[in-house]
Amino acid sequence: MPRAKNTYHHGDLRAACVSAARELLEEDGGAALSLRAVAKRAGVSATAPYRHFADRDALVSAVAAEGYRELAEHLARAHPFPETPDDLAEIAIAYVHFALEHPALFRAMFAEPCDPAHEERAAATAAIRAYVHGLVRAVFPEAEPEALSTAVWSLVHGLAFLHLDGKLDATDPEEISERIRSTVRAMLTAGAAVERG
Amino acid sequence: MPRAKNTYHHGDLRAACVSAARELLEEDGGAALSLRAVAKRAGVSATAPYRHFADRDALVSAVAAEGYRELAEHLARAHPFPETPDDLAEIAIAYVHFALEHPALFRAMFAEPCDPAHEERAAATAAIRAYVHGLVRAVFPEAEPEALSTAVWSLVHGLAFLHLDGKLDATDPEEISERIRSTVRAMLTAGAAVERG
DNA sequence: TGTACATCAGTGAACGCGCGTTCACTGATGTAC
DNA sequence: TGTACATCAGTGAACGCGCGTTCACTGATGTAC
Repeated sequence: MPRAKNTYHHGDLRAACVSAARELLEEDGGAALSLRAVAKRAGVSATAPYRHFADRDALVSAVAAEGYRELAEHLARAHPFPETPDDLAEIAIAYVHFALEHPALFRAMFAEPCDPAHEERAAATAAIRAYVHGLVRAVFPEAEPEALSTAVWSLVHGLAFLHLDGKLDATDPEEISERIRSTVRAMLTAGAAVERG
Repeated sequence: MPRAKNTYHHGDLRAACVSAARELLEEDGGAALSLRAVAKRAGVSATAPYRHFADRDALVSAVAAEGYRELAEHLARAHPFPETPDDLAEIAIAYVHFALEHPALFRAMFAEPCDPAHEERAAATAAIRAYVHGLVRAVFPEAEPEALSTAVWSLVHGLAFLHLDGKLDATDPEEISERIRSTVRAMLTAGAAVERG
């Protein structure tokens, strides 16, 4: 059971560190995570986190893992049973908006060099992969799911980062949504056009 | 005209800084650029670069701009006159391989928060955009080029980053090439399938 | 129930590091006369 | 052609910063008897 807050022993410093890290990432979209800042935010000495994380990387991986779980929930919430390309576009919009609303977290999830052996993190990314797979199967039942999953994830991920990094204008959310819809539409139309010859 | 190397005045320290930065990025794929390291590599005091760059950001932008130019050349070399989706796939392969061969440069080009007002950099990214536009027009003459350019760039960019960040296996270059070909194919086939209903 | 003790999760000082940036400076260069 | 001088591009010391990590430590907790 959780203990009182003012004790010498924190109770659940591990979780407190992760959520302190999340707060810091939300507050400063451009900052890198530092163990010291996290400890400070958690109200604890600079070295206390070492009782719970082997090193900085371990903390970042834990935060990233939580980010993946949140992303998965966010996507599922956008459309519970996607069946059409339009449904897929809505999920793409959710993906990009997640990136733009949590830029520092999103960067930590993807751009931070990380320990691929970190179990929690690996499990969380595997879940994302499986989610995309299922999505593709539902929307394109005839397609080769492996290749098309990669295609869909790449398209959406590319959209996210090009907006995040200022290569596509990310000022107006509604404009972004519309751009994503027309992007998905354009891609599929192009495929159809190729088939016609 | 270029001066001798051992003079007090360097001759072209600006260019030397940019290429020192490039060297550092090539050597350590995971390191962030620092002005001090660049100065050291250029064989000059830590503060000398301030004669040529307002601050760290300005240096990074200059390096990024050079990166964009190199990327553009690299793509053009991959296929001078692309006309078919297969040609496009070859250019996609070139894009991803460029990212994987120059990971730190690629990150500096895209992931570094940057000054959008930096002229040289803005011009270089505009050139990339125009290149993709022309490419799309050549391969899909009937398509709406704006939306399809975004789609193509996003797809390719997503592939690059997912490989770079370890979400797609980037061990074997040949395997990567094949994955990209089948990804492009899968995307277009899916579009055709949707059209058939 | 009370006490001795092992374990655990904190503390705080200290390490050495590289960073961006400022400042007053000086040596080299080029130009006007 | 020779000299005085302004300009320019370097130097090197110094600033204050936050960082990851180590270490010996101590206060709190829980357990065995």
